[in-house]
Amino acid sequence: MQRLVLKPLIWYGLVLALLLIFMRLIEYRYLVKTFSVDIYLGGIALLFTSLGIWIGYQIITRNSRAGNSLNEMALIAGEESLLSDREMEVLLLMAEGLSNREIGERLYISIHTVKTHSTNIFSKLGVKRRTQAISQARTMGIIKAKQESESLK
Amino acid sequence: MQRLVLKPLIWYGLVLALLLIFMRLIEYRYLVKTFSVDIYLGGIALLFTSLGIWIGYQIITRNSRAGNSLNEMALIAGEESLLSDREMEVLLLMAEGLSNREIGERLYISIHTVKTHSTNIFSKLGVKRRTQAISQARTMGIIKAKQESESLK
DNA sequence: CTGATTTTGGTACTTTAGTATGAAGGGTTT
DNA sequence: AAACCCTTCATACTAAAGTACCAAAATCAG
Repeated sequence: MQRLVLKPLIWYGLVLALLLIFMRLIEYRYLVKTFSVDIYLGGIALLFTSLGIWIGYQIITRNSRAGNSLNEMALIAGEESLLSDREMEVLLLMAEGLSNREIGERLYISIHTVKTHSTNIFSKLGVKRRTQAISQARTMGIIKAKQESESLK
Repeated sequence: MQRLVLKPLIWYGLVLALLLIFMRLIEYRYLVKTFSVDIYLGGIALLFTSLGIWIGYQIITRNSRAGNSLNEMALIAGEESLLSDREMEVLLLMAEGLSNREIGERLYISIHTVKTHSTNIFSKLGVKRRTQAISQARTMGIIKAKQESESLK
């Protein structure tokens, strides 16, 4: 978890504080007098579950533009992700055997962009061809099994 | 184990018979009187170990030209091998990320031959690109882990 | 020996991949 | 605001991959 982000943390704190205030308002003005304790607890559970999901989503896709939604495992594990999000997508589609044109059609980007990503991938992996990139990514554990690629179909 | 081979079996029998005769000769004319029993047993062990190695090698590379030395698992498992020996070698080197030229240099064949093998591989696997061939071979279990490819290095 | 398959090699051609270089907008960090 | 990275797109070029078609020698089962 390098590159600590301050902004999101502030946002998380603010949202948490607002939620707590909201809970207090509900508690004292309406809920305890109107509904049962079960519903009150259920609401708390739901809200905080949603908050947790949202926080988790934010953590994972924190660097949505500058980071990696697909590298969540690496991020959670505390590793610095070598490839960016888009590069990971391109690499996985590469490993499925798609051509640059097909990758572009799949990701709604031009073939030129795919080539740019390819060149960057090769540079980062220290290889010169896409087949080498696939092999290298497998040995490095970037591409593990079939699940990752299946999830994109 | 389709395609029963008669010739090799006859050869195995002949070699076995010759070896037994040879053992008898050694046993009765020289060894027992001249050397200790240990050396005699050691010779037997060595010879039959060599025979076993040779037989194993022959079984594995039985279809060396018309078959698959690298498809031994599939053959032993009773499956009909889809790809030929050479095609398997080319496919594995492909999966390692080698170019056609590099594959040719590794196998001491011309790049034209590599291309011919490639086209045949793609045709047999029902794909159009080498990256697709690698992916397809993985899903089909033709390429399993890293051991197979490592053994070629 | 014959037929089938493998392996090897080639030419000519089209398609795809990859490189070099530039550019522009957006988001993050400091 | 400046520096940095990501993402997108583009052109022009070279290299590699792939296709179609052919051909010949070697191996092997029957």
